[in-house]
Amino acid sequence: MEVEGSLKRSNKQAESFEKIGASFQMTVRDHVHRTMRNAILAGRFAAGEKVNERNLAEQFGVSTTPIKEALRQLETEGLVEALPRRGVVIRFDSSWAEEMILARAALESMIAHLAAKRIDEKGRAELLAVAERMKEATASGDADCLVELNETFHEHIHKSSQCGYLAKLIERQQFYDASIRRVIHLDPTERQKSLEEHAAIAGAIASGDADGAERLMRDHVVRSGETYLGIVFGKQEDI
Amino acid sequence: MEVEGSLKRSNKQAESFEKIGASFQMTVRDHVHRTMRNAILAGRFAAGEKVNERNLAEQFGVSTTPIKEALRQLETEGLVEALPRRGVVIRFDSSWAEEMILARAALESMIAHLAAKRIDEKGRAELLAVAERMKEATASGDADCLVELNETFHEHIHKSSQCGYLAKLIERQQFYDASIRRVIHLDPTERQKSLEEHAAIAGAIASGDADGAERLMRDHVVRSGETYLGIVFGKQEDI
DNA sequence: GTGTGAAATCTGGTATATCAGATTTGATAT
DNA sequence: ATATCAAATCTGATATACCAGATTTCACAC
Repeated sequence: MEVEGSLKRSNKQAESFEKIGASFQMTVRDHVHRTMRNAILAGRFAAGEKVNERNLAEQFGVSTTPIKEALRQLETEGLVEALPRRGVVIRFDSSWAEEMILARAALESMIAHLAAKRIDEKGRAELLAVAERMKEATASGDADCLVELNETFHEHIHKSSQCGYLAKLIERQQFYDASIRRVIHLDPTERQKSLEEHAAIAGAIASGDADGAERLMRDHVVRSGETYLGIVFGKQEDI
Repeated sequence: MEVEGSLKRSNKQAESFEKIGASFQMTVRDHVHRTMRNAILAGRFAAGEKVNERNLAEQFGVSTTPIKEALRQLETEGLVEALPRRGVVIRFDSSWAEEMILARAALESMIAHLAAKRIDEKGRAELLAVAERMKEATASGDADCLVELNETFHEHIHKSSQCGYLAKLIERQQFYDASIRRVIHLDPTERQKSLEEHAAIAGAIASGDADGAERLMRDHVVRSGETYLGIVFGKQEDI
């Protein structure tokens, strides 16, 4: 048992530089985890392919210990499956990606619903401000800016929902990275569509329309997800 | 690259006993993971409490290696948080539990929606049969049987949805164990309520009413989840 | 040629050792 | 008494060693 935010500080510059390194410094296992995750999601492993711990350790130039830990994380994320005493195999293909999109849609719509119920004045103003900036970025066609604003937009909704667990869970359902997101934001049609959806979502949340926000968010995630699927896997499917 | 289900078998009794042990045999890390998970969900650790790898290893009478792996799994599940180079702390309290219920509601309703769209004749018949058996078990008041049927019911829906990733994800959002489930099924009022909801869900899915199934499932998970919350944390909250 | 089974090999699971960052302690100066 | 800083200590992160289950190899019997 221990208190979380023990406030006894004798250092002078306590407030200014509060324990920065803590969450930024990288450990080998996190590097391996991140790298492997990206590789799997980028399709650089075949579904069903076996991965060998010693090989990976050699490739990364590290021991098997951090490899094992990274594999446990990937296993819990559902990207690989561990067969006891027989190793781990890759579990990712287009249908898995589809389901990740559906999971994200379900969770983001739930969190949007809660955000609409729980948002306060400050959050409302900020969210609408982000939506406004998106409008400008869309007009000017700044793809990089849009990618960043997109993240900010969803982060604001997560914060407004006051949900920690759900927000964390949603993070794990993302299978396309910034570079892919950038590509899609280069298409004017998609940009416009995305803008309209974001505006509608922001409006619904700001006005406290929980059910509307939920529905709009779900449709937005599914639709944009399908667009990504089409790019990443080169096919278009309806769900 | 390797083929998944290589069919070359020369052994005679191939079909009869297909690799039973594989997924049943327990490794130390899984035992630790399961035990720790149950302990955390049962509230046997305070939120924010630090856990020490060496202590755990000693308590379990094992080395730190499987402990580390189990902690990585718990971390990915969101039940503990790893502070790089500073250890892991417990992340579970009633609000975390609430969010787990909401996550499950979001995911189960999504999967119910898909099940309604994708279920076939065989699945339809089986699902309705399970619902029928629940009716009988409810009448006879067999709590153990109800707990089991409850699981079977949801499993059938998962199977009908043809979703693998979503089904796995849902499993991780369960924070009450069989013993607690049993307690709740002893209450006649809850039993009746639960029966009605299950029947309605089965009906909606069987008749292909995707939106209805989705809504009914969501409400069912949230409502029954709140009942569990009340038991486990001794309070009743609306969401 | 085919099925059998034991030996060799591979590979994941576990234990132990070592390293380094983080925390605590305590002596010292103000 | 309090702030400072370095030594001692703690503990997570990594590396290495070893064991046992799983797979493969291959000689042998039918």
